[in-house]
Amino acid sequence: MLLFPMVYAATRSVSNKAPLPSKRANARSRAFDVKQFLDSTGLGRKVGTYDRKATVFAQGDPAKHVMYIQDGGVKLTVVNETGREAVVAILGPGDFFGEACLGGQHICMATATTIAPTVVLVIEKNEMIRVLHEEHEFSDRFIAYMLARNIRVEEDLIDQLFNSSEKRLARTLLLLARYGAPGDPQKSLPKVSQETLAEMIGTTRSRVNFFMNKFRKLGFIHYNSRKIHIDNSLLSVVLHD
Amino acid sequence: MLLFPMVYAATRSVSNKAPLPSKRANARSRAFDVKQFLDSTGLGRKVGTYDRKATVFAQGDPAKHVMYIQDGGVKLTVVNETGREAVVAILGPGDFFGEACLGGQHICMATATTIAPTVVLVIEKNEMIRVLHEEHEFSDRFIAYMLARNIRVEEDLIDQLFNSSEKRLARTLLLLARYGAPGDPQKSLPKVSQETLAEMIGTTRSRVNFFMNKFRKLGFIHYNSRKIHIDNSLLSVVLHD
DNA sequence: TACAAAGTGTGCAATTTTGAACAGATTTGC
DNA sequence: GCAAATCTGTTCAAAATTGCACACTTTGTA
Repeated sequence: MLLFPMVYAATRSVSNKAPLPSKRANARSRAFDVKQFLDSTGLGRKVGTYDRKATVFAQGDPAKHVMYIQDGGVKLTVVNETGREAVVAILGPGDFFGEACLGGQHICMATATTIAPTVVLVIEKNEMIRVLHEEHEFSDRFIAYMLARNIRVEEDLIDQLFNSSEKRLARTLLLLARYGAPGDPQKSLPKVSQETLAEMIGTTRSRVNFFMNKFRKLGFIHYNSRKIHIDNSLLSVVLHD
Repeated sequence: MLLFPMVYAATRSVSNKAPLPSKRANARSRAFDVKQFLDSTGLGRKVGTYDRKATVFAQGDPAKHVMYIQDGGVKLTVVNETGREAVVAILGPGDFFGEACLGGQHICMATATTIAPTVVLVIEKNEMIRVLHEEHEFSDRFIAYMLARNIRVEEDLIDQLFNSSEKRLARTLLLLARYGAPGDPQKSLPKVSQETLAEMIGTTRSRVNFFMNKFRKLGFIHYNSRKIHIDNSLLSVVLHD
């Protein structure tokens, strides 16, 4: 399983569900360079380097740092009492995570696991608060980020409220594939396990397997042990009944 | 139907699902007074007054203003292609809405309907951006708000990913009731129609009716045509299996 | 007061989803 | 290269959920 390699590095980030393309571009394409800013202020002094499948922090850990992804990718998951796992977000370069501690959250509500070799800037909570207060450009940029992030999560919620698991799977595949070679109608994405897809859309692996086979039989997607190929125009039909 | 009157005025806001109590207190209990600030800067010059069930803006409208609820309550809903409706959030005094336009959203993605006579401050998008950039205290406060809001929506999403509709209903009732008289184990809340509850938790009225009756038979809740009474300790058992 | 509109209690068949099992295929790490 | 771990394809019965229908009650209003 080799998830989300540089495909996402190029496009800067990915949510497990519904990022508004306009939003995303908007939040990221400003002249202000976050990485450069963090370096210049010394905020990004501390760098964390992780292998694939490493745990950056775990649900329940004390929450004292905000992370800024420089390279790689991170999956945020939560587990419930029964041990079932759900994927809350999949983040890439340019995304923050752990930012909830800024609002007084003392404990991490999710586990952050890398899905590729990853480099993050580790920003101490109080420093982040101080700089957000002092530096206009940075707080502007952070507000834009939070607005975009909020819209993504709301869209994920709406997706859950409205759609059947078949549609949610189709939507998730399309969103993941969007970040492949643009202009290519035959998008492909690195293999994501059916288990992970199930955790993303909140259903069982049985169900994912069932629909993956259905989509394949209908010719909407193709896959082998290392890639999933998606025919955008065909699969998107599923979303519109 | 007389929804969410001053119960919420006292506690300042409510989400349809999972506000973290700590977060909420944190985001709101700072010395900084948003209303006063908006008044002093002239940002809150424009005031909107609405009856109950009035539409502040509709899905698809151009998005040009950020609203700050001074009094009353607002429900954000979206409809899908088939006309089905979902409640994204229920907001009260101290909450912002329409803030997505700050991130470049040109069109309202939801409909904002009042659920009580409501007064909002109407802030022009560009003024809001300018002041967020210039005024530290205000941007700090807005960031705290966005962080809290984000956590609420994420928790709603997690609730959807994990829980059955029975648990989601129990959770929603408990959250709505939390804002009643504190310390009273017999919380009560103004009648919310089963239809609305169904839209909040993403299920059908049949299902809500089924569980409401079940909870009532078990003595977890009581209700008549104008009030719902909730026995907190009994109903919360549902959440833990 | 009386009618229309909104909300509730029921029932039920059809559909969707879960959850668990098990064998075979593939990948990973020595 | 091999064993262990992970992932896939396939079952299937049980459980949850939908979608609809219809009668009844309450509320708002002319």
